[in-house]
Amino acid sequence: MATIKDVAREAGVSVGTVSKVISRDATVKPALRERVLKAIATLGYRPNLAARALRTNTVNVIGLVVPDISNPFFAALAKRIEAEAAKYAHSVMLANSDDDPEAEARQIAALLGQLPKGLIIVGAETKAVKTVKSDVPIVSVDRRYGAYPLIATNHETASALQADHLVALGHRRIGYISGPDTTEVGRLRKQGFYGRIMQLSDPGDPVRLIIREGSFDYTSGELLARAMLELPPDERPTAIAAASDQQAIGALRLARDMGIEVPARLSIAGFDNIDLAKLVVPRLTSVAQRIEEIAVLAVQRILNPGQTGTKPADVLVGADLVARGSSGPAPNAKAPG
Amino acid sequence: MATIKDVAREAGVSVGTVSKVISRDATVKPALRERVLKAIATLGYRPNLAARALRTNTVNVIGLVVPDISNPFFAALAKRIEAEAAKYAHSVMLANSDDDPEAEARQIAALLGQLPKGLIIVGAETKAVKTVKSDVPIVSVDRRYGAYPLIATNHETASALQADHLVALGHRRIGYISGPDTTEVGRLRKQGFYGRIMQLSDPGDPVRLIIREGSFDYTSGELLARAMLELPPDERPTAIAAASDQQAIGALRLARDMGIEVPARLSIAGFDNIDLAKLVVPRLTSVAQRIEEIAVLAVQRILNPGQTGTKPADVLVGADLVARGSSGPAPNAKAPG
DNA sequence: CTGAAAGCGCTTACAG
DNA sequence: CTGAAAGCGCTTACAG
Repeated sequence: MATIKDVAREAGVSVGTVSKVISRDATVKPALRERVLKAIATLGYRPNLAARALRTNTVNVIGLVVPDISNPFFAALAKRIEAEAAKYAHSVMLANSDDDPEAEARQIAALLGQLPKGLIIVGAETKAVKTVKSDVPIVSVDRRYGAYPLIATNHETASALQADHLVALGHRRIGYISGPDTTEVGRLRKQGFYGRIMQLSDPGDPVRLIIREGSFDYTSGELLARAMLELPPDERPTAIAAASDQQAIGALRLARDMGIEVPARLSIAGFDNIDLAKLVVPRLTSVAQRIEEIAVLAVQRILNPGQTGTKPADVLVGADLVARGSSGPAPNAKAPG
Repeated sequence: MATIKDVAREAGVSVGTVSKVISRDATVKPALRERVLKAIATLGYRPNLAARALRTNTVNVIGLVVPDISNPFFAALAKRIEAEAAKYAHSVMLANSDDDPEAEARQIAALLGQLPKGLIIVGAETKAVKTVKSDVPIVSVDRRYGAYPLIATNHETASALQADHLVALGHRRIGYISGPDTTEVGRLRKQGFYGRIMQLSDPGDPVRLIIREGSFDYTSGELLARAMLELPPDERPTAIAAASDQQAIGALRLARDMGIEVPARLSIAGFDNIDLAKLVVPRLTSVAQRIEEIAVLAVQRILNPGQTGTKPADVLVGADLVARGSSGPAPNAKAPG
C-alpha cells in the first residue's frame, strides 16, 4: 500500500504538508492542496490508522459489548449505535460476551487495546463487581456493567404503562408473568407493575393481582398463563401482563389452545415490542423501548464525556405503550362514558 | 497507561525481552519470564495494539460488513463469525451498509484502514461492479460483493428441498411465492424450486405450479397467498412454498382468516427457519441454512487464504428442511404404502 | 505557508 | 539467552 511518503513524493511536497491536507488544515495553499489530493487519488492512498493511532493515542472507534447480538433488542441497539457513531466518522467494534463474565472481561481487554474513544457495554448478568483500568469513558447500556453509569429504559415506569392500560380498560383481576428475580430487569419490571397497580387499586373497587415468576421465554409464558387460567372462573384474571413479548405470545397461544378468546375474554400485554408482536393473531399490545434515544445518548457520552472528575449520572429513558388487538375492555366492564 | 518500557524497567530487563515473553518466545529463561509476567500484572500492562499493528502491518481483526445487523439472519451470522474468530484470538469489526453501495464503500475503506486480516462482506444489493484496492483477503458471504469469491447457501438445491417435500406429500397443485427477481437470492430460490418441480412432474401425474413474485415480507405473503387461494377450488393449490418465512407466515395467517385449515386443506413451507417459525400456530415447516458452517468457512478463508495467485473458488453450502406442523399429506392423496 | 525532524510503542534481525 | 537499535507511518511542535 502507498504511504504518506509516496504521496509526498508524487505531489512534490513534504509529508507534513500531505498530513495537513488530510487533516483539513486550512493553512495549505489551494495549489498544493490540489496536487496532494490528486496524488492521493492516483495512488489510491489510504491513511494507516495504526500509525495515526500510535501518534495520537486514540482511534475513531467505539467498542460495543453485548451479551448476544442475535437477541433482536441488542441487534437493534447495535445498529442504532453504529449509525450514530458513523455520523461522527467513528466505527463500532462489536464483541459478544455470551453473557459470560470471563468472556466479557477478555473482550473488553481486547477492545481497550485498540485505543478506542470509549466503550459501550451491556453488562453480562452477574453479581460480580467489575472494574477495569482504563482512561477512556465507559458507559453501561440496558444492564449495568460494574459501577459505570447506566443509560437504560426506566423499566419501572415502562411496566407501569401496562398497569395503567389494563386498569383503564376496566380489568380488576390481573395476572403478571414476571422475569427471573435473579435479573435486574426482571425485578424492575415486576416492581414497576406491582407498584402502579397498588397505586391504582381503590379500596372500593380493588384490583386483585396474581404474580408468577418465570424466565423470559415463550414456554414460561405458556406455563404460567396456564396456572392462572385454570383457576376457578371468579378468580381467573381477565388480563395478563408479561415482562416480555415472548412470554406474552406464549400466553396468547395457550389462550387459543384453551378456547379463550382474546381480547373478548382475556387481554394480554407484552413488553419489548419485538417484530413478532405485529405478526401474531391478534396483534400484541406491547411496550416499546426508545432504542434510538438510548443509542444517541450512549454515543454522546463517549464522544463528549464532559468534565473529567464529575461522575456522570445514570439516565433513565421513557418508553411507549403500543396498544394493539390483544387488549380490550374487561368482559364485565361498563362501557366508557 | 503503562508501556512496554515501564514493564522492562519494573522487571529489570530490556524491552526486547518483554516483547519475547509476550509473544511466548521460548528462548526466555523461566526466571526472567516470571519477573516480566509479575511486572506486567503489577502495572496492569496491556500491549498497545496500534504500535504492534504499525510494526507488523496487521492487526488481529476481521472486518465484517452486513446490509442490516437487525436482520436475524445477519445477526446470527455475525455472532457465529465472531465466535469463530475469537477461537483464533481475532476480533470482529462490524459495519452496517444499510444496503447502500455508497455507505458500503465508505465502511470498507474505514475497515481496511485498520489493517485487518481480511474482510467478510455480505454485499449490498446492486448491479454495480465493485472492486477495492487491497492486499488482504476478501470473501463475500450470502450475497456476492464485487467479483470476490462467495460462500453461501446453495439456494437452488435448498429450495428444491421444499419441492421434494411437498411433492412427496402428494401435492400436485402447488403455489410458489417468490422473492423479488431483482435480488439474486430471489431468483435462485425460485429457479431451484421451479427446476425441481419440473424434474419431479410426471406426464402421467403432472404437477401444476403457480408462481407469483413479491417482496420477501409478511404482507407480500398475505397478498400473494390470497391471489392463489381465491382461485376456483379445482385450480387452487393444496400447498404453498415461499421464498421466506415472513411470506410463509403471511400466507399462514391469511389461510386462517379464510378459514382454510393448515395442514389439513393447505400445506405451507417457508425458508430460513427464523425463530418465529417455531412459535406460529401450527409450527412452520422451513428450510434451515447452515449458518455455522458458512461462518467457519468464511473465517478460515480469511485466516488461511491459501496460495496467493490461486483464485479461490466459491463454496456453496447445503441446507436442511425442517418439517413441522404446517405441512402434511395432500387432501386427496392416497395414504402412503 | 512549508519543510525537517522527533517520537508514539512496539517487533525483529543482529551482535554479543 | 539477552540487549541495543532500527524502523513501521503517521502527527505535530518548531524553524525558517
